[in-house]
Amino acid sequence: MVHEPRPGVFGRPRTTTHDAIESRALDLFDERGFEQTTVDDVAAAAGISRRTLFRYFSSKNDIPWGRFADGLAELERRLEASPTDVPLWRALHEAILDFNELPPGAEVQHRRRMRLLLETPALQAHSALMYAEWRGVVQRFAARRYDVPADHVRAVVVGHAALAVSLAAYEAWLAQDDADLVEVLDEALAALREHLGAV
Amino acid sequence: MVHEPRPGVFGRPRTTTHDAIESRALDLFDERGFEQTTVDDVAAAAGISRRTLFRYFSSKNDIPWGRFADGLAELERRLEASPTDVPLWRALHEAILDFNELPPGAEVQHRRRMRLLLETPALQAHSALMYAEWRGVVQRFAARRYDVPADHVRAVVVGHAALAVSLAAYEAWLAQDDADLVEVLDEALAALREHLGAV
DNA sequence: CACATTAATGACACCCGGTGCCGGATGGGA
DNA sequence: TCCCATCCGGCACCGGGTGTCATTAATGTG
Repeated sequence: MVHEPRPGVFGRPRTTTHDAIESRALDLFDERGFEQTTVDDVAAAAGISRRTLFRYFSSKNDIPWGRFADGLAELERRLEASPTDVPLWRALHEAILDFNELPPGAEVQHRRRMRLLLETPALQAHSALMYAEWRGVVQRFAARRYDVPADHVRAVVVGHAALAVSLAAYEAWLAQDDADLVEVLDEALAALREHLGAV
Repeated sequence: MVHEPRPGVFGRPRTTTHDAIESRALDLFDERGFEQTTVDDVAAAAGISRRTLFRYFSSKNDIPWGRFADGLAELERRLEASPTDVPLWRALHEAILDFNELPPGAEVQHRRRMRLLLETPALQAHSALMYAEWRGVVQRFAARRYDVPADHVRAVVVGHAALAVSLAAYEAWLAQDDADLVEVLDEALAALREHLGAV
């Protein structure tokens, strides 16, 4: 979305980056909790002014979401490239598994972030807006495959259901320390199919 | 949740009610939009002080949700009384249909409210917290029927999926003026079952 | 080197949602 | 009449977020 380096040859150079701010912020959120950390605290820790922080992140709630928007674009590309000879639900599931794949060392960090996002009320609320964009991607994909308008119930419900599986899996993954995210995603989808009589 | 009359025989009598405030507020939200209406505006229109308004509603976002919490308790009772000889998904769907049944005259009002809730970003976000409680009810019901712990993936995914169907249905219902909510709910569930291969 | 240009920063004032606190208003009961 | 319970309004205050503007730090040009 926002391209970081942007070799802005002109003008005063940036004194910080999204990543630097995010990193300091997550440390503070971890130490004191999200609500107990003020934006001024984060700004001070990052060595910038409060006003500048809001030029990098449009709200305090946006900070923990990091590069989520970039991930969305990737999911969209991945879906466009998915095979057309397998059932929609399976193609979708494969893409979502890829989407949730993470580099080996990143698991601990990802757990911290997701725990924060899923267990902080203010962030749970804000997350709904992020999920809406995620659903939008899935929904448009389903609409193309079903050859219906993007706002047709059949497409909309697929978006919501895919999110349902992912969120259920994340909750289970967080609840159990040794759980594997991919396995839990598989399990959640299987449970849903069984629930609805698809066996 | 909060019982309105509560024959508070003692003390100064209340000068307003939840319903009165809500009614004035929804009018203003309709006229100027949610974001453009300040809490002071609502308080003034309701003839009370800002401070008092916050004693009736814990946040501006809570106002449009009205008696949702009461509805939850009813859903829970309805689920407990549901027959055990039909598949879980069908029992659940029937209960949800009942939950969304409304008195004949209330349709227009309900549409206004739901449009506000689903199309205002600030309220979309806040809604996630309400949905979480709704899912909790469904989830506990599924856990009992499946005889698994309440936080087991199988139960969690059922809660999320039921919400998925309801939300997809509401979106479609709002998008089409002459749509019938019950029909759309049926259609959304059928679409999801078909999507997942249950035919 | 002086100077325009560009882009980012920081400080300030301000708005709004929300909370803690307290004094005062309004009723019923002894 | 006095007491008590309950609700109300006002005020000060906090934290998130925005609009504005002067300032700073770089590049490019004469």
